[in-house]
Amino acid sequence: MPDRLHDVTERLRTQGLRVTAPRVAVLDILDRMPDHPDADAIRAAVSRRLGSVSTQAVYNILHTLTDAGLLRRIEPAGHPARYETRVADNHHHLICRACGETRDVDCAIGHAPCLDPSESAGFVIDEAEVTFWGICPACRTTESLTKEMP
Amino acid sequence: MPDRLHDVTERLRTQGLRVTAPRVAVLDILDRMPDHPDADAIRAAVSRRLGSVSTQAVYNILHTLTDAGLLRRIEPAGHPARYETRVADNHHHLICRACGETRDVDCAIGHAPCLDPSESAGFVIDEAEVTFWGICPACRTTESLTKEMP
DNA sequence: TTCTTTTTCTTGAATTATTCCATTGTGGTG
DNA sequence: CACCACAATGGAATAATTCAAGAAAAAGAA
Repeated sequence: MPDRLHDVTERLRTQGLRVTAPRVAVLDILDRMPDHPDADAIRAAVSRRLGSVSTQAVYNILHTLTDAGLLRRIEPAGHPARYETRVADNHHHLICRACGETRDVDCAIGHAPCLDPSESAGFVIDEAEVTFWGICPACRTTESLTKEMP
Repeated sequence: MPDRLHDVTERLRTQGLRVTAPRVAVLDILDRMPDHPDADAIRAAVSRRLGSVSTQAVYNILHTLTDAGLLRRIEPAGHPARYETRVADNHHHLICRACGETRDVDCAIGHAPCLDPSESAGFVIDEAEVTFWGICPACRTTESLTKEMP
């Protein structure tokens, strides 16, 4: 068993969670996918590795691991929920309006939680979520090519 | 016809849009609803005013007006899309995790577009969307009451 | 005003992402 | 190695939104 699977197993145990094949697969796959996949892409990858998984199991796992703090869920406007294992800091995201590509962006204003406004209008604020919207290099090229072709 | 309906009509005309009863109702209702209602709440309010509207018409209108820049759509994680008529500036939002109440927050870092990072990782960024998550005063009270009652 | 064209609204079905529920299966403990 | 709480499966349900085709209404012309 590769080292990284030991590590994944440890992370599950530390949170008091049972170690099951689908859970290990989800965590390990997410560690190794830099592109913030959604539930369906995760299900496909887990399915490839284990032979099969039910969609429901994937949703359960994503929920459980997110609640346990092992995963972070992001829900960009117009896209299904995406997941990542980078949970230690409150970093932000940069998303392409054209293709949906999502990149991590380090905290804009120094230290996490970013923009720390502890109170406003009587609210007790615990997170400042920042999403940068734009066009990625690849889509920018495609766009300009398309424009020039009548 | 009240002044505010003239104004709403003008805004539609300026964007080259036809003036229809459902469109006028949507815009006027949103001008007067401070709480960022979702499509269903808007449909209910329009329906009350006009007797009835189809759900589809409401979705079409919200889409058209958003595309025309007369409305702004926000899509907070875990909630249906919400709409507002404040479109002149890039302000942000403060959302209660418990009840979903949504308040406008003026730009955190001075001038719009907030946090203006014009480029990052080759992306051309056009918007920085900031969402502050927390607990509103009302829900905070409820929570502490609930805790103290075994 | 009335006619015509184009756009919008209505109705009803389809899709997408996600959740609920009941049953079967399995990891961890004694 | 047997038990049992928890996890996975399969199938149906739900919520928000979109698609598609025909009926109605707005804007401009006659």
